[in-house]
Amino acid sequence: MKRRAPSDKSTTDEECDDSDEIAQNQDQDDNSSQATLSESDLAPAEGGGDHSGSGINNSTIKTALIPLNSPSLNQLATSLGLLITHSDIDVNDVIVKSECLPNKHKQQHAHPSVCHHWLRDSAAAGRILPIALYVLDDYNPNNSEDGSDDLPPNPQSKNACFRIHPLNSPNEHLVHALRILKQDRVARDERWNALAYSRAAAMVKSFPHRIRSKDDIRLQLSYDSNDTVHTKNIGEKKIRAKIEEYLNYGRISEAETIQNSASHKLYNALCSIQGIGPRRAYELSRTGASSLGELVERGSITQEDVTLAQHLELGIPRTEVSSIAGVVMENARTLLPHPTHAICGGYRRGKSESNDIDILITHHGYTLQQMNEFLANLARRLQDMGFLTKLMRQLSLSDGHSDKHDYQSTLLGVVASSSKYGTTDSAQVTFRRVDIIVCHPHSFHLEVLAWTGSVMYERDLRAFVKRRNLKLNASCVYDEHTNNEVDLSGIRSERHLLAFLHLPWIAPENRNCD
DNA sequence: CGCTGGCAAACA
DNA sequence: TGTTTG
DNA sequence: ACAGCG
Repeated sequence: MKRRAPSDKSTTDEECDDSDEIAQNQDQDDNSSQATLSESDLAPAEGGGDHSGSGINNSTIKTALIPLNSPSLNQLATSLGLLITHSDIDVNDVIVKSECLPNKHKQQHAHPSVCHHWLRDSAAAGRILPIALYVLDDYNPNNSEDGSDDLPPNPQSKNACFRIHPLNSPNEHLVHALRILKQDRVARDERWNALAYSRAAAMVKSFPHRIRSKDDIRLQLSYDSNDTVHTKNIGEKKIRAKIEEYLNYGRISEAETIQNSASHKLYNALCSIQGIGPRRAYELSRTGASSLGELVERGSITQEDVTLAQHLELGIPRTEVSSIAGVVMENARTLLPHPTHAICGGYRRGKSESNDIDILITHHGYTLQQMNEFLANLARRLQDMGFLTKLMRQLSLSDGHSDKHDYQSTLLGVVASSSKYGTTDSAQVTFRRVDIIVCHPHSFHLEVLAWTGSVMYERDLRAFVKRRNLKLNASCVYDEHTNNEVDLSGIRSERHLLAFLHLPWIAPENRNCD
């Protein structure tokens, strides 16, 4: 999820393999098939049981999986005072499917297994909890029973979250020109004009065919009662005039002028530096300086910042995104057994090159404090091994006194990516932006939705749910007036969540609105 | 014509 | 508080 | 020098 992309060259399409998008329990240890749970394993999640203070370690949970048909499942349940009936387990809700497991464990897990946290939490609650809550890897966007509730997309909607925005538009030049104009309005601090150009660009991007004439636009238009043409987000006066200029002359002169101006180039370069946004970039770009180097000499910016920016501007190939995520998860698993994770951001939207790497991690049965501690330990571990070279900002740890589910902690950092860590490029080290987010399992699908983007998709998503008096952030949905949190524990997938919010299912690869 | 336009949280 | 960030 | 809606 990247906000700022002044020279946003759209990347070429590539087959989107989502097999590694959601991964769970990928490296089972050899004990995992034995359903042997100690007393402490089954202590309620809250309070940390008898391993209080020691934080998270490997012995906290020895066994993650219990085969569904094993006698030990019922034995365990009975010993906990629980009686599992047939209706308690929906086969479709089963936790680990055999294809998710590494080969060496295929045999042992030939039949579906359940996550023992389900039993433990049920014991704590004194009743069998819905097992769907413990299923996180249970969705496949393209073939899901959850799809039965899908609403159809609406190409004419003014909201981007109702439309299809593929990675590559047949009108890429026009979209690019509109984005130049948007950039310019941002630079001039004309916020609402800039927003209008963003929306117009997104609208054009949702057109499935190349626009050659006004009639081509007509095909996408909504018709009012008089059957007069009107495309949402493209007003009758200003922006339409620009598009008509483009149709007539193949360019928008204002955009050309802006793009060729030296100050705009400097402005863009400044914007790509961490900590410099539109405001400072605008101020610095009109101090008379003509290059970044000059500004470094004056001491306005540091060479270090400029060099880092040059690294971060380079796109990250998909293979490198997944191998960097692999390094992070490999280390995560030494601190937290069997985490569930998803790689979000541009990677999930199918971009062949990402700006950064967004990794979302969740886990059943861990408290807020434990997950915060896990993230802090992970940061330290990655720093110690020299992989994580910089923290962009302090770990934002949610406060430990809230008993709500709306916790989320984020780590924004920079890693040194090299061949050692699976980079395609040899010897050379490249710095890459990485975001690691830990969240509560109840809000996992919501977090996936929020961290997948694009920015415009999120914006319109929130605008839409607001009309139904709901507020939505990355970790919870709540009523705007009563502030009551909406219970998301029954949400099985991102797709299910969108249906729940009365929104159409738009595949991640079609959320490339900006 | 007048109002809205996504949003929270961390820096400086 | 305004700016920057995801 | 934006656009939609009430």
